[in-house]
Amino acid sequence: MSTETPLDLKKTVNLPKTAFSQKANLAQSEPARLEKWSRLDLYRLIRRAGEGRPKFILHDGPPYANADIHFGTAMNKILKDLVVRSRTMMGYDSPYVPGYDCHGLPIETHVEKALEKKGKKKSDLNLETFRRICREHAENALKSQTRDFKRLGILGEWDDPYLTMSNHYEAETARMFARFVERGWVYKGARPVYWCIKDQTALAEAEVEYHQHTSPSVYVKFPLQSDPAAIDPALAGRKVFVLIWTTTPWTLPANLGIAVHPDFEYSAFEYGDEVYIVASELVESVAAKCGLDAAPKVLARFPGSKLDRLECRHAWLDRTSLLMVGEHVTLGGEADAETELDVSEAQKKSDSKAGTGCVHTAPGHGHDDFVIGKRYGLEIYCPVDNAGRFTPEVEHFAGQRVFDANDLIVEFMRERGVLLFSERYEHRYPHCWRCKNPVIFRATPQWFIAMDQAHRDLVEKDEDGRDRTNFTDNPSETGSLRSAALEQIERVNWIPAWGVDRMRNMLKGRPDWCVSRQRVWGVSIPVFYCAKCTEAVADPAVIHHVADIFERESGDAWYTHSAQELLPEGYTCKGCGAQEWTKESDILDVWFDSGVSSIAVLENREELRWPADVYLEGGDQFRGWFNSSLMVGIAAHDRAPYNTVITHGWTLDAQGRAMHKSAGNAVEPEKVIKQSGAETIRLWCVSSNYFDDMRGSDEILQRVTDGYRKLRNTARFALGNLDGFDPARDSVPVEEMEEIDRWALAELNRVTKEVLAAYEAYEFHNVYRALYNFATVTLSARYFDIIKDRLYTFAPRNKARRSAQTVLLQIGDALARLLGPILVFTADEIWENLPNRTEPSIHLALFPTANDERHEALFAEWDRLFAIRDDVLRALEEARVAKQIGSSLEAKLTLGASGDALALLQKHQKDLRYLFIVSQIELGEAKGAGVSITISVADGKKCERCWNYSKRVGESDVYPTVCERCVAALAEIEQE
RNA sequence: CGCGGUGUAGUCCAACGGCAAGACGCUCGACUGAUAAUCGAGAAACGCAGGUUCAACUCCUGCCGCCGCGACCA
Repeated sequence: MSTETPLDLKKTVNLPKTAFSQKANLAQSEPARLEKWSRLDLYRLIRRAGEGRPKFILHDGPPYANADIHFGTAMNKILKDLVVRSRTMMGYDSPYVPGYDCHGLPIETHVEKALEKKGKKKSDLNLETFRRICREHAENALKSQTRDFKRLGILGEWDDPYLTMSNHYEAETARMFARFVERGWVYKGARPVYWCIKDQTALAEAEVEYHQHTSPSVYVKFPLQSDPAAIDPALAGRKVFVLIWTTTPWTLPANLGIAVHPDFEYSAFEYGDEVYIVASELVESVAAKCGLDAAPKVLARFPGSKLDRLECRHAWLDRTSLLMVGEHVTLGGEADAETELDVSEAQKKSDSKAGTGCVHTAPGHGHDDFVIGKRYGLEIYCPVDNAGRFTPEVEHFAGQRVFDANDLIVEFMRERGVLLFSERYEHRYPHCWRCKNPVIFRATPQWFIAMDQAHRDLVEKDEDGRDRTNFTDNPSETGSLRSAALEQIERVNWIPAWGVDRMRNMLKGRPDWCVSRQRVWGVSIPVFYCAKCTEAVADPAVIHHVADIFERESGDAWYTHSAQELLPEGYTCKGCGAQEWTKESDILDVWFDSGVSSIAVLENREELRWPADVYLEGGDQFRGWFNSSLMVGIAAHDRAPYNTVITHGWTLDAQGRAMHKSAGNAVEPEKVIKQSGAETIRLWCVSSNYFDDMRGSDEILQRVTDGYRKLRNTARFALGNLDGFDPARDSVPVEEMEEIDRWALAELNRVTKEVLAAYEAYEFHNVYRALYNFATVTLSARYFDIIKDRLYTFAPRNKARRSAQTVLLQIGDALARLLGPILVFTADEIWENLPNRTEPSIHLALFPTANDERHEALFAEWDRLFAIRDDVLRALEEARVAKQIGSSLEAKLTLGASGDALALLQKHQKDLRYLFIVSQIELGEAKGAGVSITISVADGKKCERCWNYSKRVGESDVYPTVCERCVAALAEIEQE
């Protein structure tokens, strides 16, 4: 049917049209979409859709329920969300139960500070009340975090997360402690902690502040008891002394050993009729300091390892001091924890080297001392009481306060002739944050989980903080926690692969796990002491009885009930038959809490299962949660609780520095969300490789926003050109498509394959790179640009146009699905604007499938064509610079080629004008290897409708301003 | 100081031992039918020093920088 009146030309051009706006307006649209998902109950719908599918369990490491989330927390949760969502779209049933770590010191500290602001003190409250306030604080914090996580688009069981402070969890924590007891891995021993002698309390590192402090610095002689000839024949028969240095003379009565570095070289040098051993590097500085010979005569040189397990006598006590080798020894000075700071300071002061390379070791008074002492089976000896006074057994100094004793000991040593030199030494020293007095390191009774052996006695006898346990240094001992852990980690898939090395290294070197804390806000150690004979009862049956009470009343029961009420009725002491009991006052390390999660959560929820497929946390968790979870998994089931462990890096600022609120370089998630939406943070997470540290700043996020816009516009172009396309009616079979459309589909297949593989390997940055590259290069710069003419100017129902649309639909569909886990909001929006959607949300859909066709010939041909196109574009640019043309449609292209190139161009001759986006092509044979390109001004006039140039513009009477192609198109349109 | 990681244009990052890719940004330009878009052209990089090799961004050693862990922080 032909109409009399000509059509309005502009209206016959099929310009893109879609409800998918160019401007995302994410800050507003995201909350609206979250609201919609909430109404749909999307998480529940996904669970229902996943019924019967194979399960994939990512187990959430609980963030600490204290402050608001920061950028790193956001990244951690988003990465987990990416795993869960991608596995869901791969066809797994992948439920996500988030958790919160609710106990611990930071909350106690926070609550204490809040109380102080109100003029109250912790001691004004009873412990139940204090715990109640802690609980409330955790509840508030986790509510606020939950709100933030949901806002980030994290999908999960937010209505019912797991809390380490829930009744059930606290009960399970107690039960797991019983499990460790059952396996014979729990014992009570001693361990040095920071101790304030004024407040008579243990202090956390967080409660310690460093101030300048003046201590006596002393060099002391320890006579060698072993035969010096064993070190070097030159020393045979000599009076040999090992020289130590310390700034805490009061710890000398507790000296049980001397540590040297196995690889350092030590020297024995002569002074009078005596011989002194110090590190070779320090011989001169020690000699100078102590006023010995300026050029001491060295009798022997030997590695520290030569001294291993030789014995000295204590400087004045009738006791052995064992020589040990340890990597912690430095040439800067003593390595007591109290003086660790001195070491770095002393090393900087090159003019005044302190120390001898032989480290005075008192296992009851220093961290490194404790560790090495344990390794060598030394007693954790601490003859100092709560008030900081020497116990009666300390000869000469019993009852003295340790700081007063310093000078007395120095004088005493001087009189005895064992002191070589002393001076006043100013250094940074830990002080109590409350009373501002200097603190000491002091061994106190603690509960441990043994790494290396099963203890015959459930609870090791312990008097006055002494550890009587044998410590074996044999990790291969079967049945030990350490050996089982070392074996299990080899079966775990670590991503990146170096994780296993790090874990192995950590496990090999770690001391027994100290699980007791002298704190309030946590799960009590469910142990009772007989009031008569002080027998400790750590009985699994009793603990289970207590756990059942926790299950009903929460762990608060430990504080609200008496020991008798918590024990089974009529429980009597096996030792003395008494029935009066006291309760242990320590709580469990919060790492024990969170380590229990795989048991408390995975085994207790219908939809989950043990072990987990994946744990995904930052690298700080090797010593933390990965470790504690492993310990618990082995205690419970002799197996790691995870099959795969993925580690992510740290969030840094643009300069690669750690983000700190105080440094002012922290990027706040809330602010970013407000400005450019959660989608920006999500996209940032995949914009670089999370296995390494990730950098974030306003500028970097701006780049990410630009990337987002590019993706959005690409999707928008596809959607806009699908206006009026009915897939059922208009789709064109692949065989009947234009060749470039088939090429685009092959490219889509290729990128789909790549993206699916990247998701499979958790390499989300490769997902992003592949999709981004596809969107910008393959689609935006090439395919879309080329098919515009066909889409816009051909009759709407023209088969060639429908061919392109068929491809665009597949592209839009695949983009939405493949971006689904990342751009959760935008992908859903794309999905809504596609004509073929089946599910109500993209998040109920699955990933597209890729076929195995290689399309090698097709790719080879089009790669060649696009290479020629690059040359053509360069030539067109030159013509543009020469003011010959503006738009490329103003050009006529003359191509000359020979051989294969000519054949290729001839084969696609019909398509070349579209491929190069010019109005006319002249193709001829030319000599030479490459393709010769000549640009000239196109012939004829510009067609008003399609903007191509043609000599035939004006041929039509009805449409005098239009070219022959448009005349045909208009005829087609008129027929419709 | 130990253990582990990491270092490529201004930025984010890629490359079986074989011409150092892509993107953002920048400079210049085109278009005004993806338009607070789109398209094109251009300038711009392997932390340092050795070693292995015909050949090293890649492998090895050392140094330097940065990050994490080494805490009753979590």
